[in-house]
Amino acid sequence: MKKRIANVLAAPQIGEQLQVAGWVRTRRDASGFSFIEVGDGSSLANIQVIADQTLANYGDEVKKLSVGCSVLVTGILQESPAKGQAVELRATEVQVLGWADPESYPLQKKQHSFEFLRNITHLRPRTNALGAVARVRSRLSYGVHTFFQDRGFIQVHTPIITTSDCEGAGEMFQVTTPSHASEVKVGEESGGEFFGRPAGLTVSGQLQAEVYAQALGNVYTFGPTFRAENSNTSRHLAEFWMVEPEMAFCDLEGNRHVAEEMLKYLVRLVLAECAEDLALFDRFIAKGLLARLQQVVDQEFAHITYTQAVEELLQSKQSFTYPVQWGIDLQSEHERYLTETIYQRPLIVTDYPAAIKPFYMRVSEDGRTVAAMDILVPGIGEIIGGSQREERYDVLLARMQQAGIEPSGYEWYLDLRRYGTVPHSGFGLGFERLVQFVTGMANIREVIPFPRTPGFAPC
RNA sequence: UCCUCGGUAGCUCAGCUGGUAGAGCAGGUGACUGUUAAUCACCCUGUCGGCGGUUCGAAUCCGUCCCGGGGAGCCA
Repeated sequence: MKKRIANVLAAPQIGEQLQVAGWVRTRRDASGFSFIEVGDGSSLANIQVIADQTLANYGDEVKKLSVGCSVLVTGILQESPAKGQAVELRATEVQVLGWADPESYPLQKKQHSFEFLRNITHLRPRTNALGAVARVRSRLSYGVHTFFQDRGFIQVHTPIITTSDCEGAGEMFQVTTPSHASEVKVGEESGGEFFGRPAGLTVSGQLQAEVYAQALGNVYTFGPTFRAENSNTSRHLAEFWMVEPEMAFCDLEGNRHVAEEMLKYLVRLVLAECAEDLALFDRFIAKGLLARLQQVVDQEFAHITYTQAVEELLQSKQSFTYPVQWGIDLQSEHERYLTETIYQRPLIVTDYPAAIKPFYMRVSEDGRTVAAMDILVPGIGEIIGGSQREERYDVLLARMQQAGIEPSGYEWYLDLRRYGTVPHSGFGLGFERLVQFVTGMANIREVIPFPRTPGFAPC
């Protein structure tokens, strides 16, 4: 019976005859037999196969197995007499499915730089670290759905191709066909476009999620998002995944609590279910990771307003490259100082100046701030950005005009305020930043299977 | 896009102020061994990122272009 290695190791049955299929991680020869470590991606741990010289293909094939070869092993599970593993598979048959020429196979039995691995995007999931990232990412993704589904949220598939720019969210990739290609920018009128008007890849599903929130109550969208920014950092991608809940009848306070609850839920989830992989990250990638994650689960997130943040930064007497003063947008150095030095835990900052935030955020009673929130975490900086949305038609229209946005392209959005408008809130979680936070991976290009950055999209 | 550091063997990197390229790992061969990134011995490996310049002589100095890392801006 063919089994996944994770299942075999989780509940070993001594004496069981079984089959495993996977890739050779290393081969060590002893006198009269060989040790072959086989991994199938189901877990970080591999299974040790004992291949005796009595196997029919021992000399011809088994002794020539090298890193990366694929094999189908049939054998009997037995207790291992040596340290390092509890059980091992004594092979009765080793079938080689695919060879991997050791002269040219790029992966070795050692740590490679992530920079090098990026150039072999198609082979890097076979490494311990990238395999672990993939498993954690998958578990987190599933967790996002269970978190919201368990709370009655309805998933909405917001469009990938859109004709409305979510203003302030960055540059859009243009979508067109060769015959329709033109110099026209998104938002301008055009006669011959495929969609009748210029279209682009979505930079956020928020505006469309708002549509469904104002019909179904609590909704969320979780999908790919695209930004045509020429930004080259360890925290940005041209294509990334975003989790965006949108909640009707919900103010900033409620929004904040859902966001904190969600982050804690997801961290708790991987601590419980990805322990083996997280232990690898804790040991080799980011020392102290497990303790840090446990703290996130145990502690209340700190919460201050933007105005308080500015005061704290001024009182810190710290010298910053960008001087602090009420009205400025908080810079990376400020955010990091707040969350890493002053609070040393996740920090929620709310009530930012209206002038530096997008038109859809709700203007507060003081008239100069909006009901916005950012969640900052140590090591990453901003991981969540959200707000209560402006539900008052007149105020929204005024804010659009102030921002220089032509309301005619947003009639559908304004309609939501004309007909049965309700207070509502939502936020966006950069999924890759969450994976970074949880795994401790320093570069965002390592936490998405196929990273897209300016000048880089190999397959 | 800006700042900064870098590009030398398949990988990781050394090569001081210019004198004609090296170590570990990987790979190959052999030995040894219930091994754990096994160990030991021997062997193989290079347009020193591209182009141009200075010089008797450039991996090394100068110019320029390309590519990458880190940081910044923007954001998630």
